[in-house]
Amino acid sequence: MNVTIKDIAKIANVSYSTVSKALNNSPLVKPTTKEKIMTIANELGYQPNFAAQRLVSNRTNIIGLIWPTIDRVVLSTLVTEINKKIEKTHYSMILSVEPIPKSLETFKRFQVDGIIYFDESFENEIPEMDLPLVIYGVQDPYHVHPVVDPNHAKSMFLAVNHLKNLGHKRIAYIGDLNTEDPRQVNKFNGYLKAMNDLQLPLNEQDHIDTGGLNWNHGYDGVKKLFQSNTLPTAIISGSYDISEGILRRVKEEQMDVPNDISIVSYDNVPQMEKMEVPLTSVGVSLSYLAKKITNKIIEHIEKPDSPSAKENILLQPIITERDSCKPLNETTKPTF
Amino acid sequence: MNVTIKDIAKIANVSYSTVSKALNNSPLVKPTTKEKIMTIANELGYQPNFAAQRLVSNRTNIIGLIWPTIDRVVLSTLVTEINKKIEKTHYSMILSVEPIPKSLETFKRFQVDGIIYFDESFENEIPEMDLPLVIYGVQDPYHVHPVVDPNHAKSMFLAVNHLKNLGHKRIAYIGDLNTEDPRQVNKFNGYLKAMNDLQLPLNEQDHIDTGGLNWNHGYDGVKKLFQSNTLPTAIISGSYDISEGILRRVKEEQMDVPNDISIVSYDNVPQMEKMEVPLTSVGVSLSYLAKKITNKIIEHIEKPDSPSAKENILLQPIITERDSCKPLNETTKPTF
DNA sequence: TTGAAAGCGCTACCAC
DNA sequence: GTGGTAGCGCTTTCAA
Repeated sequence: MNVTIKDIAKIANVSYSTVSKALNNSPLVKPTTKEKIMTIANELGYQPNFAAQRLVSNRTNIIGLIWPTIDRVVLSTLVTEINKKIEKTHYSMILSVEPIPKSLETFKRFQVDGIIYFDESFENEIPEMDLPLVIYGVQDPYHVHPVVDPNHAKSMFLAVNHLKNLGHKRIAYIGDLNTEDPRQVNKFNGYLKAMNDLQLPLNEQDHIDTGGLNWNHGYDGVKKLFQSNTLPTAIISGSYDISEGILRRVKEEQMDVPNDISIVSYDNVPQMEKMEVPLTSVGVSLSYLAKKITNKIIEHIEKPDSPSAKENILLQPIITERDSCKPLNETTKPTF
Repeated sequence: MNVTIKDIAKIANVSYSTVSKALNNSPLVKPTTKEKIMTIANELGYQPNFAAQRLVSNRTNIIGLIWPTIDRVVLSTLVTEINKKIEKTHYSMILSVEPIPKSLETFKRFQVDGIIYFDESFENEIPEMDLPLVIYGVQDPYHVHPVVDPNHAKSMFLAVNHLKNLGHKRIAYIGDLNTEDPRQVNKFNGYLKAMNDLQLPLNEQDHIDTGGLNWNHGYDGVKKLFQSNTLPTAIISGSYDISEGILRRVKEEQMDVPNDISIVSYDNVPQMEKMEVPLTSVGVSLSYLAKKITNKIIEHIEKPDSPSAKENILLQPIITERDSCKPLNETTKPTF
């Protein structure tokens, strides 16, 4: 049988309610008794009964995260990062890999205190609920839950601006231009707007629709791009995986990054460092993103009536410079 | 406030213990009352309080799965599959993305009934515990917990045998020959043994160590393989991701699958169907594997004293034929 | 500063 | 068949 507070009480020769208080670090208990109780609890290897705590407090201290169906490096890294942040609080995190409605049901059953949901499309509008819920995705007037938005447009501005400062003018975009996914739409529109705002030329043939987000889509994207007679001097890539393919294909085309062509990738993840050519990337730092998401859901749980609890958050992306960009000088011309 | 059995009891005009029995489908309740109670419960949207159930029954009906840190399509598909199986029982599944010791701790806190652990290396030997635990990995005398083993050697035999029956003699192996990972070792040794048993010639230069399990490792593996003067007529690939790279590179070498070269891949996953060339693959069917793992852990939980509960299971892999293999006839010679 | 006791929602046992 | 009730382990008043 497991150790309970009653066992501890018996040994410490106090009532079990005192033990409970001591264990919860209540100021109502004399420091000496508190210490005595703590010691005994440790010796006995006491572990509080979670179910009992939940039953009486009506709170679980669990945050549920609905795991996106798609497996992509960036997301799994983000989940790990969020988990780290949550561990630092008094909450725990559990994952559900079921589809949204099922996940919601499971989490209700578990009586989680709050839910984090990675929104990957407009398809699954989540109805208003009694449970605090935070969406990681794109802001949208239809969402009834607060959204943490990575601000794709701003990221793209940073990317374009960085390249412009290096002297680049023809900057291509390779990404999934599929209009179903608001994140992809935002990235591309952000790129277009930045190019426009910064008065850079827009060329139809420099906008490559990969039709997907995997490495092979990036690979094929470069092929398509390189069919032009003249080449851009820089590429902005829509995602980590796409960049993998871009890098691979560019190399096969006997071109060097960054000497022949500069690349900035979306998805500011540490993995960029380990690529064949460490890529300069834009996006919200994963750690910052994880922190914001975590704070948001906890605020939502603990201060549901605070006005800011329901506000959306538009994050501040940053650019992380690595080895994939080079100033454009007149002597460096792309080869064919 | 949530609906409790007391609320239902009041409306149904019975005692709340009767309600409890009815809700648990006890034969001790008259069908008519049972039905009445059920109806009321539904109308009120009654949801049993999980914590209370757990508290009194001392069981959680939760199975914890320690999610491997590495993100690979096959594993995430397997997790999804296991989840499906578990959903069909009265258990639920939660995932932990923390490192082993932390995960174990979390799961103990949750008082899960059992744990599934994906073993990816020999590094983390799990100590004997009070909790039922099942390992998915390679059998090994050091494991103190039952293991579900996909039987890599048998898979490789199926692959080699299939190719032999099609007339192939020179069959290359591209995979991670890293000796740290018992699964990779088993695959390669299985291949060697099968080649030997089936009296096929073994060529050093046909054994490609990719040094990793990602697509690019397969890609580079083919490059290395094709440096030989003469080429094999078939390739066995060590994993799904490796196959992606193999396919890509083979195509770039202007060779056609299966006309110029046949491929059999390890990892019998549905995704093989959707590849550029649907790959014939060997391995345990994911659904079967998921079922076995699920059954094993549940058996372990519910009949801990049954002699079979602690037995390892060596699974039966199968070959799934798709479009990547062709009989070898004398006129078809690999090009250079 | 400590203890007694109520009660969270439920299951299981025993009595009727 | 049904109802009464103890008790799972804990937190939280309230009283001492």
